Amino acid sequence: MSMTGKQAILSVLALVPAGYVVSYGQLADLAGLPGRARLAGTVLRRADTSALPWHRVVASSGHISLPADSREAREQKERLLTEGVVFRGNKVDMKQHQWRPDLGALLVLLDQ
DNA sequence: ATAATGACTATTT
DNA sequence: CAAATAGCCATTA
Repeated sequence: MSMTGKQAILSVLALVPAGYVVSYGQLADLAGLPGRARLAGTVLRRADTSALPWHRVVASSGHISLPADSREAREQKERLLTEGVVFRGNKVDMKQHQWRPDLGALLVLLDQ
């Protein structure tokens, strides 16, 4: 029985460390679903992410993709700031904080 | 089966 | 740098 895209995405999300972020497209890529950024967004919107670091996912530009000025968007920024993530204006400094996992190690972690 | 929708993105204005 | 544009593709209607 094979893993669903949703499961793969949530599995990778669980591994994103504090102080780092991933983009939706990157999350899909790492989950073995290239070109499916929108699926990553859909999964995050629908799934129960209460036990996961959902706030570590932002647009590739560094922008927070939740509705501007929504309660969720504010909470995301607050959580990131608490973890030491630096913003330049309203965007995460991706240069500094985008997660770049060792792909080999990631494969081992997921293949179980 | 078809069409609209969206926590997307790279490119072009 | 902001805004529009054109691809994108699973999910929903």
